[in-house]
Amino acid sequence: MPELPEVETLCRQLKKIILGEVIEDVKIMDPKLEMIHDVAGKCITAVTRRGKFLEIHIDNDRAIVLHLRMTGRLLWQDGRHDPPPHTRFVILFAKGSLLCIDPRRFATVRTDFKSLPGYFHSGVVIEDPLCRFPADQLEEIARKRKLPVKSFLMDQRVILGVGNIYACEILYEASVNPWRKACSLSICEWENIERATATILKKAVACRGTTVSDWRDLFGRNGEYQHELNVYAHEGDPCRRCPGVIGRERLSGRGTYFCPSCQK
DNA sequence: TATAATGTTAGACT
DNA sequence: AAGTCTAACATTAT
Repeated sequence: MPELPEVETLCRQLKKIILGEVIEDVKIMDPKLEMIHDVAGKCITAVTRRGKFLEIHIDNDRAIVLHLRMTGRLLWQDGRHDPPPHTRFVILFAKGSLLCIDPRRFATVRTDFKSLPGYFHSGVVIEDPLCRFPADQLEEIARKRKLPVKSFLMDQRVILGVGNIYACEILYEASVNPWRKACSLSICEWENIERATATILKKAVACRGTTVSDWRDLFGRNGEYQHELNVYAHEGDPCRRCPGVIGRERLSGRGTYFCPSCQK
């Protein structure tokens, strides 16, 4: 479910609530996730994000690091309530509880996060796409990659945090067809992609993410960026800038929305 | 009942 | 050897 803007939303909301608070206890309901060790009594020293990973720091060199994958959610509850269905673990504080809810059970958590799958990718090109970056860095790496540009953008060793929804939106904004080989784009096209990436991700953060089905923020509220989507979940709608119609096709297993007439 | 879902990876294939 | 593709993970909703 969550891509960079959704995880950033949780990060910002969580920071305001749990920074400086002490963990009273942790309850783990899913035996798959028994990877949180020795955190009771620890104080939260920072909450940060790296790509789609959320990092809850508990010591100078320790953190609870989680990845929500497809359907993971975090929910803050004041006081004590019954956990909703599919609650996988709960972190208890004096003033409330932080719940992780995940129907599909793909989410992963670790305190010894060096063993967390995907966490230490080597050779990440763009660490933080919320900041502007030189497009020629992308062009240089892409020059030797023959895979579709959409797969390239979603590769977590290239730009940290871009997933399926925002990759579709970025390529529409930049008027680039998702099936184009990464090595075939001009520097001008990479500049357009770079600009679209920063604009779209920043706006999506300001909107607290995109709710098309599962996504809810820390307080259970919908995001607002779904009202700004141009192509994702818009199959059959008229294109907003040409006479074309938005189509949906499968690209390496993922639903890919695009305008076949103006994305060249 | 069949299909698709906002992510990632191990292993197969080229 | 390195780059790319596919199935699998587990479950719900349409």
